[in-house]
Amino acid sequence: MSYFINVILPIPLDKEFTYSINKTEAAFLKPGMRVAVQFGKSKVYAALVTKIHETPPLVYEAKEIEHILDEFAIVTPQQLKIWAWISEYYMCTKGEVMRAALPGAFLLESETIVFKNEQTSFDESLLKDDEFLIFEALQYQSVLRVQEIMNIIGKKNVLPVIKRLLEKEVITVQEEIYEQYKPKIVRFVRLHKEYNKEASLRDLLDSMTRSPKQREVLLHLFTLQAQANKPIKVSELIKTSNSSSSVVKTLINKGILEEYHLQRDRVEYETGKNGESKELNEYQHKAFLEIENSFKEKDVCLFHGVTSSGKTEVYVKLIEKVIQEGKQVLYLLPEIALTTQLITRLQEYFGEKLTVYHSKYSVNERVEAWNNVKAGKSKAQVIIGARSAIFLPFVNLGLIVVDEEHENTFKQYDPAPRYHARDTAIVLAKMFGAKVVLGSATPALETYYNANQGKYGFVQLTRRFGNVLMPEINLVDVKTKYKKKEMTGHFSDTLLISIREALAEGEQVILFQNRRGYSPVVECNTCGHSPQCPNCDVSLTFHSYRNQLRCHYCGYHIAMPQKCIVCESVDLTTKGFGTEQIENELQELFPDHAIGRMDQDTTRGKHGYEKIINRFEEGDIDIMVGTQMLSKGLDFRNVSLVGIMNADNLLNFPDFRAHERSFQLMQQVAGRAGRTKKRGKVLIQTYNPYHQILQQVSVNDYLGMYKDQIEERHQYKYPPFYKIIKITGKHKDYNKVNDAMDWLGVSFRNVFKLNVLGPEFPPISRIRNQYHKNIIIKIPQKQSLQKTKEVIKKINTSFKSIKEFSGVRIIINVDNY
DNA sequence: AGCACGCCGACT
DNA sequence: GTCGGCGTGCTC
Repeated sequence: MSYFINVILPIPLDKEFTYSINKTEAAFLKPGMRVAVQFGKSKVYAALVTKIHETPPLVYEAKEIEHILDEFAIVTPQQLKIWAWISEYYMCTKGEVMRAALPGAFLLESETIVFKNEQTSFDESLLKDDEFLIFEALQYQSVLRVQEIMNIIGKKNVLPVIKRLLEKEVITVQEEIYEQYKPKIVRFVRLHKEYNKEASLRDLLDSMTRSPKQREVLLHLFTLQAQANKPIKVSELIKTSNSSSSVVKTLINKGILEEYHLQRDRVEYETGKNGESKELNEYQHKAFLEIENSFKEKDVCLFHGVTSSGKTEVYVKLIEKVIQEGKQVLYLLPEIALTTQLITRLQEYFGEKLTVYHSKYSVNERVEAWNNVKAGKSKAQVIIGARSAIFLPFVNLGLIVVDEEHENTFKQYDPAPRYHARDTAIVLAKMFGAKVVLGSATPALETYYNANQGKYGFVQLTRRFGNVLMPEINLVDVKTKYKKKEMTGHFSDTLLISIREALAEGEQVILFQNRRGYSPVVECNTCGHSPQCPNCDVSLTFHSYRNQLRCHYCGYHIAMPQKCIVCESVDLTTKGFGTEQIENELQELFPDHAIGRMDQDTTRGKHGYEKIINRFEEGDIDIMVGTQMLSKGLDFRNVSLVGIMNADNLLNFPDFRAHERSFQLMQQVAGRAGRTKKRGKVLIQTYNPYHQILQQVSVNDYLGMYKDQIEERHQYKYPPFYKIIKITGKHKDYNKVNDAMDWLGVSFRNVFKLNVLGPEFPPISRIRNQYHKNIIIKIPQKQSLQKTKEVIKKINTSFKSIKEFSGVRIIINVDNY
């Protein structure tokens, strides 16, 4: 009898592969375990077993597996189910889901390593230059990696050279698979058993008069032991006794100390204090009860609470209740809000029950979190994480909280799977019979609509915590301000006066500008030329700090030219403005105050973000200028004024969600103002103060915005009334994408008729030298989603067989919002 | 996705 | 004449 397994490989291929195994392996393997398999000629991958069976493949001979990587399944059956759902719903392969789902350390990949061939001798003079370089390097280093070879010969394509050397028998190669995860082993010491008796200990200490260092270390060991009855780390002992590792080593060698090792978790919290959760105020308490109540009938509940209303405390109460039942809780947040105060706050509440799962953590930390969740350990009962946390191996999930539910960062854009974490979370919860709270001050239209339709429960919290009033929001018409010459740089007199007032009161100010750099366009006053990115279809943004022109799409940058590249005129101006320019202007206007800037350029580096936030919190910065980043989950006590420098570039974004997004963003930014006693103030500068959205923002009219927008969505056939699938073609040849997408457009229109939009070039049609063109397919509610996807797949398959269009990459994005 | 195989331009 | 460009097709 022969045995086989089906596996998922972490590559974008839309099928499972079959490998052969022996009887013992068949008895041992379970779905969810990993095996190392050779795939293609040389690559070795970690593949995930989905099925063990005895059906030999018909048309090919299955390869044998290399070896088994796990003792137990690392992936649960529920996970395999959610993977299947994601790959089907978001139209991607299971391999792509696997790649996104597993922590990097589980996805080992082989690497070619090169050795010197000791067996043969040869004539060195037969080697060519780059071959000799490698040969020479091998005289000093026993092994070389492909990356190192690239560095040595300064070429990217090193495979031919390696091949030639292999033929000449100069080298041998080997595929090395490396298990990335290494459990953290900590060395501990204790006194050897022999000296446990007081008499022998005294003898020992007496005998040590001639080695004072060792004696001192020993005494320190006793002190540490006396302080707390816990294992003593070698490192700790060395540090506290101010000694060296050699002294400790001697003691161990002499048999006086005994060393032992323990496996330790990397992520540990110092204190296990289970802080008492705060008492809810009457409104919070009411909301809490209402959510509980809605869970009796509905699985999902929208929790609409205005900014600063204390939603977090309500979540905490809900979570406490679920963990008391011994169930797990997942708390999802937009990536950026994760590095902030919220985690500290939750740590105070949940102490050692809380695990943070975050891309900033190392691969090893993530594997540990994974294992803890899977083992249902108490330290992983509450998991807080960004969207990828939905992939953790939950065993008994009871509740998912999706905070800032409207945030678009819950949707993954670039590599497939292009999933929406909020929507996936709802499916995940259903599998466990768990409940979901969607929380937001400005819910996504879809969510609000679902709540309105009775699909979700709906609970509101309209009062800010401590009864602080909602900030007063005023619009400033910069068009008339310019006419009346009441502008200083990009500041209206109204805004300047308010800033001065706030500063005089010792309060802080936040200024929001949704664009980084100094100015997005540089233009020659003589010939009108403005420098463009050579790889993308955009103007280069001027960054004055580095005196550079940069492309925000591909990272291309050049030094700021002194004169126009075309006509050599020195008369260059800048158009538009970004955070950097605002910062500069502020510095001139308020030379006595500290100005801070928070955008991608200033928050780079590991703790860049935390650093700047801490400085602001501690009052080292009086005025903070920043982009979107400012709007997410930050709680600054002393901010009384928020200024939005230019509302128009938000509103004029060419997207059906632009208005909804602008409203959400402005409301969120406005919510940063006046979070304590005093009523906050918000000023919005705009050219168009009569814009409906701005009017609605200014009076906190979410419902009005909702009604208008939902009407528009209905009229123009957009979500939530129609589902949307976006199909993007990409290629470096403009005509090729154009023709290819036209062909697809015609094919789709044959089936879906008027519900096909495009093909259309996006506003930025070329990025990184790739031209893009989009088709949008709208799917009415009565049309089967599954069938629609099947048709799209079928058309895509016939498309792929047209060699004229080969090389055009097609990206399918379901719910592309 | 990788990676090998295979067919055409710019250098020894 | 070779080296190396990337188009094409396959991977259990």
